[in-house]
Amino acid sequence: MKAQSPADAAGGQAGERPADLALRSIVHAFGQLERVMQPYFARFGITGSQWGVLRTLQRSEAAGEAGLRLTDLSDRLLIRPPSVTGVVDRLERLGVVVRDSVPGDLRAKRVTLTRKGRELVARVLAAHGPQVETIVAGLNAGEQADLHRLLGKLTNHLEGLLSKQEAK
Amino acid sequence: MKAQSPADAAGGQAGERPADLALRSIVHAFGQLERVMQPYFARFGITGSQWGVLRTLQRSEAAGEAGLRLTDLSDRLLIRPPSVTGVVDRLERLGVVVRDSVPGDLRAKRVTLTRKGRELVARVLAAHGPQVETIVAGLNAGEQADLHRLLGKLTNHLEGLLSKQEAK
DNA sequence: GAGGTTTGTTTAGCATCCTAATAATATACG
DNA sequence: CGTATATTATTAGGATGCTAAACAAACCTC
Repeated sequence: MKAQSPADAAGGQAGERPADLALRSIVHAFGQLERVMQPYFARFGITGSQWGVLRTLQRSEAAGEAGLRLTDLSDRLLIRPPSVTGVVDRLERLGVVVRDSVPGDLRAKRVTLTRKGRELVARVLAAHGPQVETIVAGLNAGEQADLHRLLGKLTNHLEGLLSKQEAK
Repeated sequence: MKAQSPADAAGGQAGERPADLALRSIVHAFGQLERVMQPYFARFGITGSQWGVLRTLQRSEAAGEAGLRLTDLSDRLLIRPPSVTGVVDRLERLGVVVRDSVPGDLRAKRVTLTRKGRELVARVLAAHGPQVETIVAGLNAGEQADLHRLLGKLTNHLEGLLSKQEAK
């Protein structure tokens, strides 16, 4: 064994199998997506993660809910509570959200948009539709739907794997 | 659903258009993918990013190249040089790579796998094929190929957008 | 109702990524 | 040749995400 025989056999060409290609294309696409979106959000003085919180709060408000607890945001954004704490901290510092108390539960805190926050959300939303269309313009409507279907199927499968992991 | 007029018109349903769905499914899929992969890499004492460097070095080595400069890694991994510095720092601390000098260029440093690093790569590669297959098992081979094709098309489009951004 | 468990949030500490700025070397051009 | 520019790597500082652990409050069980 003087050369890279085991490595080569196992991995030298592994990157070319359909499974590897599919996986890498997800990682790659996501990376590029982030790079395109980041300057877009920066125009509004926020980050993509912050927009996730703002959009979620706005939708909740539109649905008539009185703010969301940190835990609710964690569930909807699929990020852990400590991460939510950090993002909300920065949004609060920006003055676009506030934490108030939840009547009947002294542990919980409810996050709501401020007037300034609502104005920001409106400003972003006004630009959002065209921006999203620009981003996915590389695919026609049918391809967009196909992509959504395939990724949905994959995500369902991954969620199954995750449940098993947690169960262990 | 009669009230919330501005919010509803601008954003309430925006998440349901094919373009939005496609975009969100990428973000969602990537997030789940990370969650599944992270414990897998943790078994080997590394992170996904660190594996990216190790795999790239191993491929380079298999191609007969004498190590890669930090800049080469930056190009291949699509991350900025300062990020490469950090990942390589930690890999060096783990003893799986080393930085040596590049003959003829005192600025550059070449990163190569150590013996320990090569052993680690071999160990990961041995488990890698089955793991990748498990992950994408939610899709059949044709779907995997479709996904790769669609994401490739999207990524090409995004790269076009990025060039324009940089050109500004 | 007391004690144990669960839930909601935060803190601490780590890894990743970024941009901007620094330092050092290489290259190119006048 | 000598200065101006470009390249290579790093540092500094910020944002995001994670896990583990701490804490308080709520719930549940006996």
